[in-house]
Amino acid sequence: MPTPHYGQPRYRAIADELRERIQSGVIPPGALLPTESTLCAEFRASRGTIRHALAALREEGLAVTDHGRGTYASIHVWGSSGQSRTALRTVLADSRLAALLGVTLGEQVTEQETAIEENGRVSSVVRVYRKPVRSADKQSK
Amino acid sequence: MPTPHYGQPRYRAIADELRERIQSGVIPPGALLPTESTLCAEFRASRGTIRHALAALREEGLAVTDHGRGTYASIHVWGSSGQSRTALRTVLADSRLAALLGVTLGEQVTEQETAIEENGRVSSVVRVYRKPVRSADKQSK
DNA sequence: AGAAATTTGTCCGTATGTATC
DNA sequence: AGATACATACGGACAAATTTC
Repeated sequence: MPTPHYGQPRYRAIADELRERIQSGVIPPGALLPTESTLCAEFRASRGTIRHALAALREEGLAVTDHGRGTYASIHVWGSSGQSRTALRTVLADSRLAALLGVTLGEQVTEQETAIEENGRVSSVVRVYRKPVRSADKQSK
Repeated sequence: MPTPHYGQPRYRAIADELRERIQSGVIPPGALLPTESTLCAEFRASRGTIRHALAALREEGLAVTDHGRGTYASIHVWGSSGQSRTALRTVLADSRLAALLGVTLGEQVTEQETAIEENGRVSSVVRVYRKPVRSADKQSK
């Protein structure tokens, strides 16, 4: 059923949600957002509406889209003159990371740490762990 | 010429046709479906529409797609409460397999064996042979 | 081993028709 | 009537995985 728009339009609500994910680090800087069709499924919205939301994020500078590749979260600077420091390093997986990421204990994983600043003070630190890419993963390849 | 959708959408009609071919055995389990562009030509539909149809089949579990390779017809489980066990192993190609698969005699091929159960009894066994794909399979997601 | 061709994945822009505020 | 949104469909382009030469 076509969803009417009470108050706020859908595309704006979706943009708000995605903005929140980017700024909170749920979608870390440099990471790919879900594909358009995935977002269609998640938000149960049509492609036009999704694209409308993504366009809004691009205008804000929060996202960059590469033709044929996808939409990335950009490294965004929060606050007025707020700087965000991000560090990328390799750490050894603890037991929890190992279980969640599906690696063995002590295996190397990449840690991307982002310090989020608001009003000149670091309000939060986000650490994102992933299996190392570009070298040797791909589970079944 | 954007085709309006009076009545049934085209992607669904195409999915119906392909489903019929898989379930009837015209496209046997494990075989590759025609490529997307071939299907475009056959149904005179755009690639997006073809992919829409294929996505529907994937959701039904009737097809599995590999990036850069193609879309396979899955082992179909007949019956409503049919259970199936599948085993994957590597065997040596006999002369018939060699000729059909285009490998040399005695070359390794993967054999996917599925035992289809109905009412607690194995009603049939399906064996699917393919050229090895590099290692084990994957098909998560 | 490397280049080219295939094939799928994703995005772009546009278009038509329908439905609901 | 206009804005919003949905579902569908087209054709084109670039990206990435696989296969072939």
